[in-house]
Amino acid sequence: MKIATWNVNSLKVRLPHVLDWLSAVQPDALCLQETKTEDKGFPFEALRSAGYQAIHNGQKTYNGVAILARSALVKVSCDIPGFDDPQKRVIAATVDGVRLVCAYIPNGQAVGSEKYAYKLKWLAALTGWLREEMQVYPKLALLGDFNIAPEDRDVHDPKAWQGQILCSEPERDAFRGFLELGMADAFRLFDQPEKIFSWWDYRMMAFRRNIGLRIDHILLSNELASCCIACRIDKSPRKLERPSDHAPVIAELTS
DNA sequence: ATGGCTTGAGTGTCAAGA
Repeated sequence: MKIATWNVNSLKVRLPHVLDWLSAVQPDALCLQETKTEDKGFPFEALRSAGYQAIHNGQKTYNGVAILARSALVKVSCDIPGFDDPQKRVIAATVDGVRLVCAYIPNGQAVGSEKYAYKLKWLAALTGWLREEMQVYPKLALLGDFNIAPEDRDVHDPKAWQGQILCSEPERDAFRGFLELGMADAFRLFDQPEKIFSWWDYRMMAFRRNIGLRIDHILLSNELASCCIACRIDKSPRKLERPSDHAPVIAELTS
C-alpha cells in the first residue's frame, strides 16, 4: 500500500499536476492540504474518472484538506473533536484497514505572535486527540504539512533558522510529542541523502538553489512502521510550470 | 533590505503563506 501527502496550494490551480502525479505514481491514498476551496468547487468528478474517491473538509480561500483513495473511505471524521476551530485543517478516514489522519498544521507566522500561540494550542489539541485515536486504530498514519522542521538536518541553513518559526524548540517539542505517542517519522526509518527538503520558497530561485525545509511528513504508528519498506520525497512536480511550493511525500507499506 | 513569489478575493490591492 502506497500512501502520500501533498500541500497543493490551491487544488483548482494544481488539479492537472495532481492528476498527472496520481497516474504516474499510482498511490493507494493521497492526502491533500490547502485545497482552498469549498466542497462545491471540489473536483470530485475529475478524480473519480482518474480512479479515486475523495472526501473533503473544505474552506474558501484558506486551508481545506482532502483524502483521495482507490478503495472506500470509511469512518470519515472532520476537524479535531472538542477543539473549537473554524479553520478546516483536519480530515480522517480508514482505507483498507489503515487509519489516515490528514492534517494542515498552522504556520504560526512568527514566534511569539498570536498565530504562534494558536499553533501551539492546535498542536496540543491534535496530540491529545491522536492519543485516543491510536487506542482505537493501532494502524494509524498522520500525514500532512506539519509546518515544523523537526531537526537541524531538515533545514538548509540551521543557523539562520535557529529559534525561528517552523524550527523553534516548542514546535520541535510538539513534533517529538507525536513520536512519544508511539509513532515514527517514516522518512527517517531509512538512510536518506543529505539536504532533502519538501518545501522551497517561490522567491529567490530557492528551489534551484535547494534552499528548503523538510516540513511535510508521514508519521506511522509502530504497527505500520514495522511494515514500512520505503519513504521518499518526490521533487519532480516542483519542477513543473506553476508548481506548488511543496513536494509530495510517499510511504510504502507491505500487506 | 523583513523584500524577493503565488494564491484568492475581486477589479485595486491586500492577507497569508513558510
